[in-house]
Amino acid sequence: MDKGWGLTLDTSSSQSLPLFPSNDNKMFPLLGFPVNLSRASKEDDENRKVVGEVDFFSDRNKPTPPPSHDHNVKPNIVKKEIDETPLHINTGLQLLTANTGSDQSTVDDGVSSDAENKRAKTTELAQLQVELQRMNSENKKLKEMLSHVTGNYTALQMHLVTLMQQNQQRTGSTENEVVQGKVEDKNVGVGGGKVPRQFLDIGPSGTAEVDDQVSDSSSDERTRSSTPQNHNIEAGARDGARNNNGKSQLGREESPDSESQGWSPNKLQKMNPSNPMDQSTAEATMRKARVSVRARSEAPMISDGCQWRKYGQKMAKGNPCPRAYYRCTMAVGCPVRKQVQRCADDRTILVTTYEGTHNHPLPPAAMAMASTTTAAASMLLSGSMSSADGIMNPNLLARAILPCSTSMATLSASAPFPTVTLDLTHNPNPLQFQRPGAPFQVPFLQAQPQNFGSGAAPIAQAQALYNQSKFSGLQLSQDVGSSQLAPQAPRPPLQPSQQPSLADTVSAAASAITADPNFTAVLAAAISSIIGSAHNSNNNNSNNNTSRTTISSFSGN
DNA sequence: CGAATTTGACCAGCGC
DNA sequence: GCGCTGGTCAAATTCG
Repeated sequence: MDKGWGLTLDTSSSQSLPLFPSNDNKMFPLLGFPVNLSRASKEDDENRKVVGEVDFFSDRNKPTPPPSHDHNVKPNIVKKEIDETPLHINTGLQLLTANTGSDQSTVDDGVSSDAENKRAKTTELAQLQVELQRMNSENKKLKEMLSHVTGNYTALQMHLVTLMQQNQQRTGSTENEVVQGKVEDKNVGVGGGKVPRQFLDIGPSGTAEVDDQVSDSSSDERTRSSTPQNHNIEAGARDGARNNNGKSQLGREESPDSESQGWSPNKLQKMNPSNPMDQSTAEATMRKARVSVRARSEAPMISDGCQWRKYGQKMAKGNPCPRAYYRCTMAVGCPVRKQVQRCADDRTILVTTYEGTHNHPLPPAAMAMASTTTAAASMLLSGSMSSADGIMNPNLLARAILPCSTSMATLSASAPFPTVTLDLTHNPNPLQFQRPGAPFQVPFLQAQPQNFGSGAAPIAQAQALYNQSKFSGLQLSQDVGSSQLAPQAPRPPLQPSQQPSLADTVSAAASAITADPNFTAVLAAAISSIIGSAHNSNNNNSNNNTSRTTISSFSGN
């Protein structure tokens, strides 16, 4: 077990706003805000008792998960809770005025005191009512904002589906036949257990699945269908093979086809011919995608919510610090592995490289990182897909998010294997409240898919958001050679003509954020919650669906 | 005492 | 073919 990690994805602490509170095992990486909403002072606690805490996320307020597009659920909940506060207030006042006889020295004084108390109560009540009205209006605004954001999100999702279908029409028809044939063969060979896929499916479509590569015994042969059905069937076949294997640990015996073993970039290169636009090549590349997270931490490993078992340590070339190898032990046969190594240049920086897809449900805390890495990997994979159209305007997604992340993501599709690096070592986000017990919180990947071909333009737009509201954008590059975009790359101004309504929403949210950090955090979490709920309800694969939306418009160069 | 970690050995791919 | 390197295994060791 890994203990004493300095880096934490704190999503469960009582001191922090639950990131994924409304629906267990659901996540909202689109707008995941690792923020601390706690009210530290006693005074705040007292205020909460009197006015009533505006709890956006309490489970007790949500007897049923909100449907995908029902963005009115949470605002109603908020209003309801606020409406209840007068009762609470009256009760408290009555208790305060229940003077005992011993407290009243004379009859006259008692009458006078009662009158004063009544006046005081009236005044206080009036103030509270004003406060309630203000909060109601505020909630109304919030509801409008949420509706706006949700609507835009839905529109984006529709656009995404359209793009996926178009892409499928271009590349998927013949592959479907091939894949189906292979699936049938596998089912015959290994027992054909079709297990519903629970784990993270990365990518906007089947073509963008990041990997089952580590344990997948036949991944190198596979070609992918763009249809989710085939995707799941294929996964079921693989799971069946996995389940039928007697070994409890991932081993070479478990994957007869050693070509498919993870952490084998050389193999990838081997099957990666010179033509980068070849579909099968691109898919093979996808399966080898890795996500590297750079973060500052004194601890030996970041806390990502998963359970890891160390299975090896090696001295890597060019780095005096040893590289540790871990595999996920949350489920038997989980193919996810990670490497942890300190940066040679700055040993306070911990580089964690993930590969693989969890084949088991994840706790919310683990989902945070899993989603982040998954989204990042999907971005990379989408970028490696052959797509020249770039139909979806990347600005849409770039603006569809709220300022929340300072992470820099660098994609590298170059050899030996595609890697996306999330650099979390930059300036901390004000929304991420650093706490003594949690020296580090991984900001969820907020970066949105961008058009590789557009060069620095997406970054510029993201940077514009950053300038407005502390959003740090995504660094993307296809990295052919040394073409990675530096974080200091020039950033042309934002083009406000694209998706103005969404930009207005973001602007409004930014204004609110500027006004009140706590409110900001609540709002952000609320929006992310709704988006996540909507998204999850649209996709049964709850673990990765957010990634799909986040990534899928990412068009290749 | 069981589980987790450590660490040397082993294996495969690649470059020379 | 040999050496280097990355990745993994598994026996030995440590830990709770």
